[in-house]
Amino acid sequence: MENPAAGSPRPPVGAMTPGAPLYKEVKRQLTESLQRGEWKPGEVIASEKLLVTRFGVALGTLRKAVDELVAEKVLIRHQGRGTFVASHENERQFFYFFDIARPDGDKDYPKVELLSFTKGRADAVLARKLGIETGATVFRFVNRLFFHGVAAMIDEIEVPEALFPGLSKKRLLERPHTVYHFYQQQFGVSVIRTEEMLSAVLCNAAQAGILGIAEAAPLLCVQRVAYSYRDQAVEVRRSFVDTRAHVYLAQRGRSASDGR
Amino acid sequence: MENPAAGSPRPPVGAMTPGAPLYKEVKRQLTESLQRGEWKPGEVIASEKLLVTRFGVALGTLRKAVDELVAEKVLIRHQGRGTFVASHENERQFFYFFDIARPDGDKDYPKVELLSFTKGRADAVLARKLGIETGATVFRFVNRLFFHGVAAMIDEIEVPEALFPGLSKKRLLERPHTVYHFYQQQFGVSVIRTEEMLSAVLCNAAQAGILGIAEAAPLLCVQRVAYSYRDQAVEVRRSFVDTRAHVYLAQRGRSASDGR
DNA sequence: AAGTGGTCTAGACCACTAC
DNA sequence: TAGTGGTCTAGACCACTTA
Repeated sequence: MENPAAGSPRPPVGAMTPGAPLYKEVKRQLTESLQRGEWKPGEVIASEKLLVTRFGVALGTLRKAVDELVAEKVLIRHQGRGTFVASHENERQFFYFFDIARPDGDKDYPKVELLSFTKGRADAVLARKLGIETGATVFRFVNRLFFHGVAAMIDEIEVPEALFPGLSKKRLLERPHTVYHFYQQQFGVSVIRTEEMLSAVLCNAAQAGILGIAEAAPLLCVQRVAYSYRDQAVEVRRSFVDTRAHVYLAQRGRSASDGR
Repeated sequence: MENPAAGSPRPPVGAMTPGAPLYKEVKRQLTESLQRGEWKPGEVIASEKLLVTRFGVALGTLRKAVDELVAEKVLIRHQGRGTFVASHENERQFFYFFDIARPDGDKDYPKVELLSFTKGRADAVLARKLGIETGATVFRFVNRLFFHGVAAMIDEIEVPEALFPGLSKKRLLERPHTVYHFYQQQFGVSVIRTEEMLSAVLCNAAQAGILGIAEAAPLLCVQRVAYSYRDQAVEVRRSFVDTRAHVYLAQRGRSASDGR
């Protein structure tokens, strides 16, 4: 029975997951092409007409596959121009994964300062989050973020060496844009999704020194795991935010088709 | 030029927004029917075939309108059974707007205790958030939430009297399920979307007493505005969470079509 | 068996962009 | 003018639910 289709019999699309809808298979293959780097971030992918002949499916089926990738912000459609691979280069993409803003909703672009860069081994907890083996090599670096000249946030970031071979303090310092843009351009690692756990903590002595605030002040702690294609964990990050002047923004129940 | 359509000329669908796609107009009318209560929460709406004749559009067009409402979790499709109006009665809907969970991701159902219920007037800030006039009557009530017998959260809730006429402490106490289910069943107010601002604060004396914790302990403060159809603000809520045993969960970049 | 949503097809015209 | 995505149509078969 293979794959349930309708109308005239159609040629196979490639390796199939039996029982899965055709558009899911098309989506899988598109994702694979993105992961392989067939189309690079910021580039146009093949036109819908071309993809229709390549996959041997109807336009509606192809569009349903692309629709989902657009909803996930992996692809971006531009009428008259084409469909593009999402890039962390432009600011809008950046702010999609940056949830700190002023209470009125305006987002400030932070100034970032690298405080430390070390190489170490993953303990059991970190290894589980990153899907690597305990003891595997990881890089760890810490950033201090300023809003309008005021230190207000600390990012403690851990990434596996396997995904970022040759990462160094020098390269990190020389990056022209954001960290996620750096991952994408230098290592082909595209962050497309995050999961976060938030809590309130008290500022410790080290953090008080870095942020220039009193010890035992309240800080918002954001523990993030960032994922790339196919649910691959690529980064673990712990952020501490002084929420006196900025807050964390969250929404629930808005669809991607609405104006975000 | 009215509305750009293709194929054969089609009959009008009703009051149109010139320039808007046909499926958006269909979606608007469906939303209006939901708001009017043509179909009640938990009920089946008319079948797609019926709606196609009612609106005089093709199946694909209707489905695109319904698709968006499904993505917004306003409607829920069940193959072979029909399309249903989302209800706050079942637990899954409840947890969609309840973002507190154990660090391992498991969500506990909290026990809720009403601490106070008062009637007052909206100040300028509250009025702006609720889209009402300053001085308009509002109800204010405070809940204490327990997880496994431990007080861990305070909810301070404010709603306009105009939307909840006759709300009383007695009715609130007698509600069988959640607050949002109560809004929906008793007042026809369906919460479908929230916007939240999170910060870290220090526990004050009153909160310390309510939660049975030390003063100056860190608390997660969640300031929420809840919206119903057509972006109507219906509730303002401020929650204070002791995040020693529970955390706030957030995600970014998952589409509704994926397994959530 | 009848009715529902789920998928797929084939082809049309429209709006926007780039050349 | 050619090429792109955006919308709409009309109709088919499939899978699931209910009776």
